[in-house]
Amino acid sequence: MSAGFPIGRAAEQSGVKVPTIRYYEEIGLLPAPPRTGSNRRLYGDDELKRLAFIRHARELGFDVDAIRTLLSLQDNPQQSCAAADAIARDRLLEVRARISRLRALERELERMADNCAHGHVGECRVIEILADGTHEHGRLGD
Amino acid sequence: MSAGFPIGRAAEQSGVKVPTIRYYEEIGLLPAPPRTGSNRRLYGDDELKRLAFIRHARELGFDVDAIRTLLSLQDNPQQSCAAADAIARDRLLEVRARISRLRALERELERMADNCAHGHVGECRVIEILADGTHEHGRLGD
DNA sequence: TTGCTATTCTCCAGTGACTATAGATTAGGG
DNA sequence: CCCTAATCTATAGTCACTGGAGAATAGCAA
Repeated sequence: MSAGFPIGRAAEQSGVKVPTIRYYEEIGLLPAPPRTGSNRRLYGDDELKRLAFIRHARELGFDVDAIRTLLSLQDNPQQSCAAADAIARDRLLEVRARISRLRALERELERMADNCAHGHVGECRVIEILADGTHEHGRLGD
Repeated sequence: MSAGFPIGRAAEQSGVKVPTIRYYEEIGLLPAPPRTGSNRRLYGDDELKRLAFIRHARELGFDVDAIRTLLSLQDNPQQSCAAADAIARDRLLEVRARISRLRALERELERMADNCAHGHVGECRVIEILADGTHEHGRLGD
């Protein structure tokens, strides 16, 4: 039954820095929390999870707009199936594309570390790995 | 035996916009190409691959510094095994962390699309999926 | 050759997502 | 009560682009 905690603790718990939390509130990613009598923000566990989610999603390279749509799935569970489905499917395609790129890069980095273990660096082919010509110029994320 | 192509064609081939190519040159991610008599940049296939690589890596959320170290593997194949190995291993850890996060998100999005197919949205748990408390506060990428 | 549009050039200002600083106020411990 | 740490608002700076202004050049058609 805690009455909530201040922004500093929210920051250290969520891994999102204090000014960034205020920034997220400003741009509407995080709802404005209640304040104390002396005007200080009071956070609870829900905003903590939301913050950590935003942090991870940003680290994965999603831009704020993508995160907004992801959070809208969470926030409006009553919205039309069609809308939620469209959002989920789009993000799913994007996520899968990212995974396959990362796995290709993973294999190449493994190969290099492996070669190193045997005493020689060999040519690095990271460029060839990711520089394949598959142009889907429709943006995939940011 | 083409004498190279101008920046516009390099842009459309690589998927990197013209001003962004000039920017990459400015910050030293892309070597300054030769110029024509009238001072226009002339690119070849190698720069093209490098550009596409940079584009993909940025889309995957690597920052310019990370890309710089990745490219350094490519650029100095003669460098010490220890150095190359360290870079490759670090990036590998990072890449794997990203992959596992993305796979968790993939599963949740699949579940949602799946639920939708059966007529109900259900609660969205994207937040719980990524908002786990595993704090490795050492930055992983950017 | 002349005319015309497209492309390139450099430089500089603007955007998105933070990140840091300044100055004032408040909280909480000794 | 005092003092340091945390918080507040507001503003400015950073990173990685992105777009615009204005001038020069390319390339093609008449």
